[in-house]
Amino acid sequence: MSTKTKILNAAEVLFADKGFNGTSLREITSQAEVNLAAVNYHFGSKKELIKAVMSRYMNELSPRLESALHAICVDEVQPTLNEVFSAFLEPLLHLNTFKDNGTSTFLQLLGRGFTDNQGFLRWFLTTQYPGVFTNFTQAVHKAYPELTSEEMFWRLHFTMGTIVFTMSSSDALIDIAQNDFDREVDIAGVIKQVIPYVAAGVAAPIIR
Amino acid sequence: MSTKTKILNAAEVLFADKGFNGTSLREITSQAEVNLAAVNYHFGSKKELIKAVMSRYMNELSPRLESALHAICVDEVQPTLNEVFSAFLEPLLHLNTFKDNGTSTFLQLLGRGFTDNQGFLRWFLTTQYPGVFTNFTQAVHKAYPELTSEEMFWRLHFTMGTIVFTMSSSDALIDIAQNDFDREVDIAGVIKQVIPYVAAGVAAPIIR
DNA sequence: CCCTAATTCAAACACGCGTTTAAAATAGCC
DNA sequence: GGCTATTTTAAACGCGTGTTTGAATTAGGG
Repeated sequence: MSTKTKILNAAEVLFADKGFNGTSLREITSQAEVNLAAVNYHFGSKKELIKAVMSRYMNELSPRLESALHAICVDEVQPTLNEVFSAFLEPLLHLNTFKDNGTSTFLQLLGRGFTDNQGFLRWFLTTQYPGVFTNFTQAVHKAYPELTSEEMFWRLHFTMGTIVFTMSSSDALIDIAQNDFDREVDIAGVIKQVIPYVAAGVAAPIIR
Repeated sequence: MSTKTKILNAAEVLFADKGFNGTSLREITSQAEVNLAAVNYHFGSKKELIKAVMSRYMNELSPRLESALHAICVDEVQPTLNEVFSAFLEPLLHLNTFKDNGTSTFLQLLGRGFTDNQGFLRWFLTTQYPGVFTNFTQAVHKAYPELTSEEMFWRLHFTMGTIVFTMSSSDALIDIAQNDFDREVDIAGVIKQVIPYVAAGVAAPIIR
């Protein structure tokens, strides 16, 4: 395995677990068993490494996600919000075949990206992968055309918050749930629980 | 104003804005116009300062919140979930009379507390203020008794995520919303938008 | 007023951080 | 095999961090 790949693999796990600011290059390089200077040699800086970690996942996810959402948009029948959010399921779970725990790791990274670093990753993602956002917005609009764009703006951010926050602490939550309720819980189970929740939230009656 | 209070006032604003890890004691003390060593003299350590900042808000909030939720629990009629979540409104907005921008600051701090520091603040809050959680859980159970405790566990964490994530980036979101939709938005408006969302999410039909 | 306790202050400490350097090792091509 | 370009390595750099120190200053009660 190349040094670059070893660094990316070690970095994504540590970033997901402890955040971008909370993870040092020394932790990453010693976990990856490469020299400290290798990060700056191969990636230029820590910030560029963060982008590279996210891009590796986004490049795998975004085509599948865009096409799933696009399919809903061009379909003749009106979709339900449950169907719109369920469109995320296959692309997200596909990350598990791409990497062990890929789905969980990616969602945790996404959560970190929105809270760490005063949100520079939010900018990076929205500018580098705008297709995901526009297709998603269109699909939601098709499912629930009465929502004004402002109401949709807030509800989509509420939804993002639900997903991203839950996933950034999903390991701890899954641990608690397994102890308290004495049964196996995995990331796919959590996603399946969250879909009806966010779908109902977005579908909530409008108060004007 | 006492040195302790000057430190607390400066710290809460910086913590809310840049996170606990992202704020240095030197920033805090220069903002508060006190000596650097004053933090360790008055609070012992940075970690204790963080706890003190959170406690000042929680001591103001938790009695009002507990009694509002308790009132719902002892009332004879079954509450709606909207009523349960609306019980948060008055106690939260009361923080605005307690301090300028108190509501917004507190909710941002809460958001930081769950994502920074591998969640030691989550432990601090749940152990120091358990009454809020138990009363809340009881009120939700009364409004929606069909939910099993496991389903409730997840939906309450989804709700927490919605609130906490939205509020921890509420300043940025409010800026975007004001530009895009050309109208004034404040924290109370966001809270009123989020209540029907989370109420509908928790009330979502159960998939078994 | 004076003495003691509480507080403030400037300075330094030890440490971890991201980054840079320049030499050593390795790889790949002619 | 020899030469060049790429990669790896150990060491150091400069900086910012939380914390500690001990002296200077300020309050406050007898």
